[in-house]
Amino acid sequence: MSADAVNKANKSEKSYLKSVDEIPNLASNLADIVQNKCPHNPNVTCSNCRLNELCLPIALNNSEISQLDEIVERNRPYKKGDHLYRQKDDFESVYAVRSGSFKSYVLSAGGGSRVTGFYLPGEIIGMEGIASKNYANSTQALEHSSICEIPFTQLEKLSHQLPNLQHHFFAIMGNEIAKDQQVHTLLSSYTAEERTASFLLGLSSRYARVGLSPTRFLLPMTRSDIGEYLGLTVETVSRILTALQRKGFIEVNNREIELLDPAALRNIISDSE
Amino acid sequence: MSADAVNKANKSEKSYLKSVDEIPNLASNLADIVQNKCPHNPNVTCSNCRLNELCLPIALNNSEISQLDEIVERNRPYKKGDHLYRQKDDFESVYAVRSGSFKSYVLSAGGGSRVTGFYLPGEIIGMEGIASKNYANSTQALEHSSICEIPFTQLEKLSHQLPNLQHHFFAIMGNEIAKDQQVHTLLSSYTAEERTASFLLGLSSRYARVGLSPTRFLLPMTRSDIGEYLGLTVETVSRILTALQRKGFIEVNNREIELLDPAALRNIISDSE
DNA sequence: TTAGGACGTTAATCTAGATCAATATTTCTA
DNA sequence: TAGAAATATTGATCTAGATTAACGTCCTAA
Repeated sequence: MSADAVNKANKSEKSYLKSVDEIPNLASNLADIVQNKCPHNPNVTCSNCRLNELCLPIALNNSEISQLDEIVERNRPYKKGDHLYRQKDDFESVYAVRSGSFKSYVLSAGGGSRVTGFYLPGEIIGMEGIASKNYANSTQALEHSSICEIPFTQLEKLSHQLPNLQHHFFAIMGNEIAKDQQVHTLLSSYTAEERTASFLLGLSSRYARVGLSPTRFLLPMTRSDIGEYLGLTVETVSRILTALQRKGFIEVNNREIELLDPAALRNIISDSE
Repeated sequence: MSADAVNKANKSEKSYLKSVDEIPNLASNLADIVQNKCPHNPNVTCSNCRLNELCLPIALNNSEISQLDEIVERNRPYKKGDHLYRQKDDFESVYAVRSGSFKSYVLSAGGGSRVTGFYLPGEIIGMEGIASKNYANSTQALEHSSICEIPFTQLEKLSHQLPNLQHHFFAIMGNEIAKDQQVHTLLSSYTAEERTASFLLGLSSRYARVGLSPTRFLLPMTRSDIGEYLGLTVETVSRILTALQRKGFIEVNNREIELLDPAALRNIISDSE
């Protein structure tokens, strides 16, 4: 991927998930702020948020969205490394990613950490705390990011009033369960190459979902994060990415990824099944 | 474990989860049926079910339980190998295990299968289908078992009327998500011995939850099922069980398991962390 | 602008667990 | 109640990916 190509991508209409630092003249770009083009703008509402088609408001009508809006808290942006919450903190809220990205992880006594999930815009964080009333992992921003916080007791009350919201939140949780079971299969039977291919394709479709390119994107996480998520070492992740590049399936340049042959990546997985 | 000991266990008050075949004079044992001692009795209601403290009715008052009772369908018992549903079937219901046990699995094109979960009495099956409207796996009985079927649209309607039920079902789903994340960590970083120890301890506490012995139980699944769940081969599972026995931590006799030293098993896991 | 640390790559070697193979044992079924 | 099929154990060997080690590169803060 040429530097030019990347720059072009950065400047395109669809670059709203890039770090705020990459957006020129942030503070003075009032037109963009008004038009909700600034991803960290705290004045966005669910009604005018460009993620509302795939986040919590999905399937709600306008008046219902307004009611949801009233319970959503839009905190200041999180800097890279800032924690949304830490393991064992009291569970208060679930969070919707507005821009940027987050990772959840658990620490082991030996000092090691294991990543349990990555979260992109429109995705919901924190549901693992609902039952136990404590968060079961720590979650931090991988880059400059912003969040909508949804206090859970209020979400429950509102769900009780709005059957659509109740229905949709059941669906969001059911979807999380289904995805976790897929990951179970991945970890229990896929090879390192299959895991990596599946991971890249998964990111690809999640980026596509928010309107970004499914074939060219920046990895917000380190090789080590990927390894801790996939049950592999950094070295193996690095080697596999190099191997996939050598085969012509992808092009990697540090955090820049281009999927040159997504079908070939899909074959890596389906050939094994 | 001697044959005597096992027989004694079978005859104890707490043996109600054993296969129906082990209960003498089933059909004529009317007193037991009236007193809800027969685990497959289709006339049980949520109100008088001995699992109601840990199944869906938890936190509901009597009148609420009666309303739940009305939507629950108690089908005929399932024989070993019978399917509750198959992958891609239309999602209609979630299921609560009343007695016996089930496994969920997915098939790969190459003919292999991977187990995604085991379900014991009081546990809820099928939530992975809520979002996609299709079941994402196939689920079958591991032994003679019985089920309460809860049609999901009716559960949603009732949850809308009963905030307690809505709250509790959110909690059930949140708990499933939290457990799945623990399994993620297990599969991505535990050794074969750690996985096996963790699996045995998990079963132990789940048996304890329904009032059975936490130290002596029958495995309802094959070694192969365990391997497919833990991401190990049958041979490795067998070898690890033998090794744990040799260390004096457990006693294994085919499907009979006795945890002789649960603390030692816990150490296997925490030593690694 | 540069020094230091975080991050990433590559190569050599080692090992946990897979694979292959043979033999019990248990459980169905006729 | 025998014979077949499914399940479980054990051993020998192999290999994917871990570990160890060394070096390269990017980023940031002084």
